[in-house]
Amino acid sequence: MEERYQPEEVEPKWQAYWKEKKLFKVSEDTSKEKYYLLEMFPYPSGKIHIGHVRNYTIGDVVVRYKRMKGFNVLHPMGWDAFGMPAENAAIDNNTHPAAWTYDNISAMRAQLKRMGFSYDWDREIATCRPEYYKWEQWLFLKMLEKGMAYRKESYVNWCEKCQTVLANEQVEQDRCWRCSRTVQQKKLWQWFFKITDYAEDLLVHCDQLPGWPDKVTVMQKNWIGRSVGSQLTFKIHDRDENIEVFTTRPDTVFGATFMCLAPEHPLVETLCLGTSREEEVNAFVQKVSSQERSAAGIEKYDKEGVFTGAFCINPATLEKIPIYTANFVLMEYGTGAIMSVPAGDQRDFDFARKYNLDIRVVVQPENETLDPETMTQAYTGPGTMVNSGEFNGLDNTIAIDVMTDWLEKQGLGKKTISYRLRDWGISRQRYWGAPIPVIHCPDCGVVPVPEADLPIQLPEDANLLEKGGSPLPTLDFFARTTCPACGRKDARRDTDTMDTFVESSWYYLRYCSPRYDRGMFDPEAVKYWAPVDQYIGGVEHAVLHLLYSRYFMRVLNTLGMIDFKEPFSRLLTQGMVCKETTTCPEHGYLFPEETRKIESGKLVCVKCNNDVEVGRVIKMSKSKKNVVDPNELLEKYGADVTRLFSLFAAPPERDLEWNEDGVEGSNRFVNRVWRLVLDWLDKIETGNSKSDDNLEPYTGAASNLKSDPAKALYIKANQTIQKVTDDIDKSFHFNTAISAVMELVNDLYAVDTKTHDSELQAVVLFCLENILLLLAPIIPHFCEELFQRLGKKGSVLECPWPEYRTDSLKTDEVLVVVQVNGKLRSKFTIEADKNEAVIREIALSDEKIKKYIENKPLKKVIIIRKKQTLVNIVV
RNA sequence: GCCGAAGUGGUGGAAUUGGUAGACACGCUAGACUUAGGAUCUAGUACCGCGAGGUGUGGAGGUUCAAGUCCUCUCUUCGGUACCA
Repeated sequence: MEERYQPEEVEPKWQAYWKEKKLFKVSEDTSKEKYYLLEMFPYPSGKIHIGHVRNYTIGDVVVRYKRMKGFNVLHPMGWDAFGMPAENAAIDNNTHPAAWTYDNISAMRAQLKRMGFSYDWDREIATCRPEYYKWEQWLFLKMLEKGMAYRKESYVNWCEKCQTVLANEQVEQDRCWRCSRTVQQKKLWQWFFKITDYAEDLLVHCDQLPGWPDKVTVMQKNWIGRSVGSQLTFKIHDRDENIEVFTTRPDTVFGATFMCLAPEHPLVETLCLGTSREEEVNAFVQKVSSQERSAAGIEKYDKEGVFTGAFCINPATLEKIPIYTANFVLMEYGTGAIMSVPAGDQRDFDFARKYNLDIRVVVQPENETLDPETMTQAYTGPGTMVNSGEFNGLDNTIAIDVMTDWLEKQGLGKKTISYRLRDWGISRQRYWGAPIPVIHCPDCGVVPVPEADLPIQLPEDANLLEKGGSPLPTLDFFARTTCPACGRKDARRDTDTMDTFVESSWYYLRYCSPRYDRGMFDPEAVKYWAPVDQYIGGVEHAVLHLLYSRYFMRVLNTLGMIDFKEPFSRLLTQGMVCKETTTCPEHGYLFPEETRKIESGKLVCVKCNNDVEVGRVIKMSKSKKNVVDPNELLEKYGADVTRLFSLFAAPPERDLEWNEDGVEGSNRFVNRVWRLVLDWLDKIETGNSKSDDNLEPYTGAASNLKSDPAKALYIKANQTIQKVTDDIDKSFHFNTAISAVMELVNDLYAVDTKTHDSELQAVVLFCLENILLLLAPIIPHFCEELFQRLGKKGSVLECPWPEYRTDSLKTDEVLVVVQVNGKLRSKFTIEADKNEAVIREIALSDEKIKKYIENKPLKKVIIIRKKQTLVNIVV
């Protein structure tokens, strides 16, 4: 008998067995309840890291558990294979993005297989394959036809390093989400998806996603950013034109003493055209356009503006007020124009003070009197209307509606809802992506590629440009084409590719019928499997992938292709796996171990001896150079111990600072179970496989591990089954599930293996079998092996999940905890059926308790008999 | 600034509805078995105190027979977001 668990022999053996028996291959089966579990598919960056291991282990445990519970479980895996790192790597290593990507996929697939994850590999997809993106192009054309996709020229986020446009969701704190470079605004013609059409629907349904963490729905709600207000019309003085403003405070309209336009506002140029102000205004607009509109930039630049020379009419006071253009007004939000109420808005107040503009108080707070001359800041709170004509005296919160109605009657206002969410810009000036299937014809304009011509294949014989830009516009054989509408020979293809988030917005539907060639997916397969019952991934996609996916399902729903709107019924956002990283100003992110050198008490970079920033604990990421490769763990301990350890470290939603100190403990536990089972296997008179039947007499029996180990163990086993089932099913708290099994194992170690008590042997066997069943989802190879050695036929994964007996969860003896004035003073055990009077009597006559209550009047005795039995004596 | 989450031993973390704080591990200490062990087993391990006992869940109050858990205020850390009118 081997002393230790040998993963290098056992794990490949069972992986081969699962493969041979096709245990993870699934198909639609209406006789069974379906369960679709999905982890966010990886980008094939080269190697899996510990974060992937944690993510996929969580999913795999649930999948294996659900299978044992009798569900027909879909658990696919694939590759989010388009994207920039492939291009960068190709330039660096003088290879092709496709070659690099497919090599990485092979390497990562092998690693995932080695982890023993239960994927149906027959459903594997890679988004860079034409069979996949053909349908994405098809959908693009459908959306174009329905007006859901459109092209416009606008200011967009441009990353100079990545040489491409980015969606708003892909800009983090004004930096590129990939390379962290500060983005610029650039005016370009771009394709957009009209996600704003669904702003309200996406928002409303945030509250109807009970299976999602609040954190994520709150982030989505904030991102969508609905604000209710009014759109008011200000007539321009001496012109037959109007300016529309959006405000959430129509009650303050009497206080609007000037107007501010965004520098990009079309009226800015025309208002001052040919006037003496023209030069100054243009200079200002020029200046602002070169300012960074970043958080840092905003700190740097004061609020400033220039007078356009024009005036407009305040619709409430009918006064002429000056029109300014100011750097703090955003063209993209609302209408790009604001009515400035300095008394009620801090920015307007600062601006008014700076340029000596009128301040008029229109909302007076209850306990003070604001004076425009002396006030030092704007007042934004509630109050009573003043200086507002017929509305004086009204509560301002009431005035909001009243005044909106009043303006509306004059045709000068209407209630509006503004959203922060903007349309999704999907054009990317990159090579490694799905080509946008349209043709630009000098005569016909934008012409969609005919469906029969799909897919528009990305040409593989392309050399990437040194500076990182896309080679597609330079490839004549690709870019030059014939207009499908008029036949003109010098039409050009659109040489932009789609944002890679487009691929990931619908891949989970493709898994339902991955080889289907008559559409994006087989409607029948999707009807059976979708939506995803449980989705697992990082919270970093809260307003990226998770929002885009919800949008895409609404598009498909509108197109009549699916009958649901929400892609993921339940969502688990697993915590990030973090690791310290050190930053050297010269050498960038450095892996801590290599860089740590302490010289005269200071941390210095090994390469340059410069002081380095003390390590920050941040998410593992290849670009931050703080990833831990799981291969070392796999080599030393095998897949099962690695799986066990990653689950035992913390509950899944919690962030985790990676630390391998505990892995020995997991290894120890696995080997403890190994020895336990094999030791007993030698001793127990086998043939006793119907152990369950022999255990009937134990139900509800009194028990104590020392006096009656058989009964005590039987109850403990039932409690363990209940605990593990609840932990996996209800909360995904695998760490406590594992600790429950550890407790049972510890109890079993207290039983003398030399016993000849056949009842006890039967209970031990019952415990051992159940331990293997309970651990099977977590450490599957290990459990298969021991299950087989116990003489069982077939796979442990095909066994039903153990059930516990509700009548065998409680012992007949209970522990009574005695408190005096709320402080624990004594404990004793008693038969569970004793009544309260008896318990009270024993508690009060307890020697230790007597000491505390002597000579003091007894006020109250409280007896609680719930999970615990507790007596609290109040004196 | 606004929104959200989290603060528990030396460490990771336990603790349905308020009811024995620290399960289960890591680490550490001692012992056993070993030629040896980084194998295994046994015992101990929140803090202060020789002890009886006292103190303890970021801090300060409060409700309660009883608070890690509920309420008020506050501090810290992390995440999201931000001239959003």
